[in-house]
Amino acid sequence: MKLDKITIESAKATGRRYHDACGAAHGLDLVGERWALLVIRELMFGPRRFGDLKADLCGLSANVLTQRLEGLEEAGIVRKRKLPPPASVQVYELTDWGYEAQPVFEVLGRWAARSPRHDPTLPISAVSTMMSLRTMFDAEAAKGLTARIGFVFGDRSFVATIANDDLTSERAEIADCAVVFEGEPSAVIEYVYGKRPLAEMEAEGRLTVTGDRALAERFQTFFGLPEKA
Amino acid sequence: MKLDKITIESAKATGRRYHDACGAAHGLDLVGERWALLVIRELMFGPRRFGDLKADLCGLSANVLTQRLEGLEEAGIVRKRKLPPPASVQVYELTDWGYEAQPVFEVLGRWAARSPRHDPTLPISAVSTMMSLRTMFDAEAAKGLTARIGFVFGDRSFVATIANDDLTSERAEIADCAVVFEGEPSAVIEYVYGKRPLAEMEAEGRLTVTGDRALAERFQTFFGLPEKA
DNA sequence: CGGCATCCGGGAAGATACTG
DNA sequence: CAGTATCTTCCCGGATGCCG
Repeated sequence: MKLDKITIESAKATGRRYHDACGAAHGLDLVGERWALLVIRELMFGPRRFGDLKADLCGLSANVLTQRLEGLEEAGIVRKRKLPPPASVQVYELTDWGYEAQPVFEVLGRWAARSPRHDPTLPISAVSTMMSLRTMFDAEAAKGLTARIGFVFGDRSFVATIANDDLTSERAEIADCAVVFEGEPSAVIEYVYGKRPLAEMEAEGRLTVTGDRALAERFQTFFGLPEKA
Repeated sequence: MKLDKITIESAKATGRRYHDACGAAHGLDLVGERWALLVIRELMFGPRRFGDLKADLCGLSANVLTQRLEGLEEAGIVRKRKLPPPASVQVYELTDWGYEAQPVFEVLGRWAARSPRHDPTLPISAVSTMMSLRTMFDAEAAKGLTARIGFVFGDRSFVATIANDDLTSERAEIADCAVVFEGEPSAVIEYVYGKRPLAEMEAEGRLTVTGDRALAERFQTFFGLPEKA
């Protein structure tokens, strides 16, 4: 009925951007809308389906997710792809440039972790958990160590590789891991950053550990939250 | 008529935050609101007055600036301070932790500069310009060089110091500088990134150079925008 | 003029329901 | 499961006006 399409188009054209040559300002033009950066976060470990994204981004409604994916695709950060048969399922994945946003999460996360208000006991997704390990890894504490460490969160698994005084991680099947942790993402967070005794968390049934127990016990010493500002 | 003040209060209490333990998500809780990060950017080189902030953040209205400053102050990022007499003027400045947000700008800026849509010809503030030099400095290109380089933008001046294969910069009076550039921030951007001949920009009256001319000519080789994704 | 409160219009975000 | 349609709420941005 109402032919307001013109105003909609013009609004999209001008699109509430910062008219600013500053790189950071343009970054906000790209990923500054609400939820946009967290959508990217959830894609940082590989392609995901619409429903998976929605499930892990608690509070994000379907229509907004649709808008963000459209916007990010238009910006060249996200790509829509159809998995080959027999899966034949639609997934969203980051472009190469999209994956290069990784340092943004590390730097922003490290800075924000010093916030007096930061509450590590809030819910956390599997991806965030793995990303947090990347961010907070203390090379000094694990100096010289080489090991693959597995994480099983329900039906998804990840492998962190410590080598050359560095930690890398990826979505992967558990294989050749010295230790495997299984449980909720929040349990790993609680163990690693809350410095809870491993036996205690196992007794509560929140975490299951298989493999090199000594390494599992040592694992939590490789990470530390920065002190509050 | 409608006494909806209660809902307003509760809205401020819950305040559209991501309920997420992820550091990056908390970062967005802190500085994810529109303009917040750019307000911080304008404070990265030292205290500023309300009107100065408003002037350099084109498109930001006074009421929103007030809201952002309040929010950032409450979050412990910004501090309100009264300059001692005879100035007796109110300024806003970053807390120590606020200044630690510097890497966020560098990383976000470096990433966003690769955006196909990034347009370096848009208007740019003095602070953004100096921050951009910090971000895009190529240590290899200036290897071994030691020099102080001055910038005069109207009534504000900055000094960049190149030493130990690193570039630092600060708001400061021009002193002991090998070269001084004077003009609009956009002129410096155009010279440095647009790789325009210095003589050409001087002829147009957009840039004035005093001091070591050879160094001034070489200066633009110390910086480069990354290639587009 | 600097700083802040208030009112208003438009548009983005959020919740829910609905469709293929 | 993967979105779309609709409605409401609230934030953003602009204008105005008050006060020191």
